[in-house]
Amino acid sequence: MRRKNTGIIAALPRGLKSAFLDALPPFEIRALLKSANCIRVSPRQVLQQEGEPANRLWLLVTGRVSVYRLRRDGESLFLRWGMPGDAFGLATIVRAPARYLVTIEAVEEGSILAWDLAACEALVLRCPTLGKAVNWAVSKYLDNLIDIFGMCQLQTAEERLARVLVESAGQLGHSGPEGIEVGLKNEEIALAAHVTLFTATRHLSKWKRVGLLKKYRGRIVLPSLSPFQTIASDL
Amino acid sequence: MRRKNTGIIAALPRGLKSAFLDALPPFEIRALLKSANCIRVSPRQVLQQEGEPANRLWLLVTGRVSVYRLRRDGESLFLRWGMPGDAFGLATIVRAPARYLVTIEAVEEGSILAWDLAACEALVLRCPTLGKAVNWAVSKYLDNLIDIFGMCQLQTAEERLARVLVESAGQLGHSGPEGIEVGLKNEEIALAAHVTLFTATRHLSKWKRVGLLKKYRGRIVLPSLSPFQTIASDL
DNA sequence: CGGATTCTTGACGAGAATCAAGAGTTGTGG
DNA sequence: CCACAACTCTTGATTCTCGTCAAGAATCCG
Repeated sequence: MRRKNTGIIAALPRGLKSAFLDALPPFEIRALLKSANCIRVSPRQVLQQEGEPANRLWLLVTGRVSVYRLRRDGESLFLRWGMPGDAFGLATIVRAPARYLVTIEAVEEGSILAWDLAACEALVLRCPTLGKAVNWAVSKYLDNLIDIFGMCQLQTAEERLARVLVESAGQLGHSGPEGIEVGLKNEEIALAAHVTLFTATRHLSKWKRVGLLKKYRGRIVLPSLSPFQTIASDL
Repeated sequence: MRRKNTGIIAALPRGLKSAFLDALPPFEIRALLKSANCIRVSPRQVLQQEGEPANRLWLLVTGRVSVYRLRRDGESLFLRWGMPGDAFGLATIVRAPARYLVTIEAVEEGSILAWDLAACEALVLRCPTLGKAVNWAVSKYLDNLIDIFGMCQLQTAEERLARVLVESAGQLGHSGPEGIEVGLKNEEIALAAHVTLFTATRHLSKWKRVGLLKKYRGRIVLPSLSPFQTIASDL
């Protein structure tokens, strides 16, 4: 975990869209960036661990992270992917002296902007909007989780898979010659849909046979999303 | 929905334990109580509806409420019970101009203390701790939900039922001659465990046969919690 | 006593997890 | 450039949990 403190602005990719930052006025964004540490992260690196004291707020700039919770028996509960622009470690601000609620681990090579406890306290005083932005992020997280919970309780494996495809396409898909390309392995899709690798493969194969998608190793191409939106039907 | 504005203190039962209020200093509690409206609620009454503008914060004083989310297809996703002392409508404060995230409906006759939007704004200014208390409540809610999600994904129906019994005993159970009495119907237990009425009945019957519990109409008596804690095993 | 509510049990089936075995890719080093 | 290892994907057979449906018993209440 190497730190760089120079060229923060350069570290912020042009196209970075962050609902979190967008909630803040320009001068607060500048204040944030000024006191941020830019840190590179590598795959499998744990960025925060549930139960540990929450002492840093951070923003994913590039790469992808996996948010999950562990249980005593060693099983893990996948919650969601974190994409560039997403903010984490919100407990650091929201609940004063707190502990992280979830574990987050990098999936790909990437980089984050981080603020330690002292920086957070200073920022909260100087940026009146920051608290609101954090609250917003937390409640969106909550809203989202209720949704996923509903999906798992009330929809079939097939519907969940279709929905995961649609969402993944929106979040990490980019246009290619044959359609929207999504760089996910079957295993990752299965994880997000809360299905075993096998049921995921089965449905994906079926859709491939019918021509709804094309598959390559670690990559899926969707000519059109609408059939999957139809399958996922209800929210 | 009849309002009474007198005798607020009298309306607050002696034994009311509220993690929400306990997070506040005495003078802020007084300020809260002073501007509160006490409202009686009846079974099946909807206290807030998801999607509607969040314009009141409220505290359950007596009775029990059911928190759930509806889906387009009409199905509903039970989230949890609300017990006396629990605070709701937190979106009113946390996300400024917001909409309720969940629907809440009274299960029993009961009463609530409510604050409208104007009162909330005034209180936030006068009570510095209030914001923190609300944030705490929200994140506890989130923590809780992750937990329930995990329970539904990683535990069997039997384990979930056992866990629901243990938790219900703690929340709404009271000691009786034969053990802890829990005033829940099979249907409600099934709801909380995210199981059909039939599987719930089956396991409860089994436990009755083995002598782990006694059943009456709408009421269950648990001589001891430990066997159920064992069955629920992991968190 | 009737009627409504709540609980019980059984038979059946659908959905998805599990397990086993192998095929297809990709990358590496000799 | 080939051979090998590691990873990823595929398919089938099997099992099991739990939901669904039907029918009826027990309990409570006016």
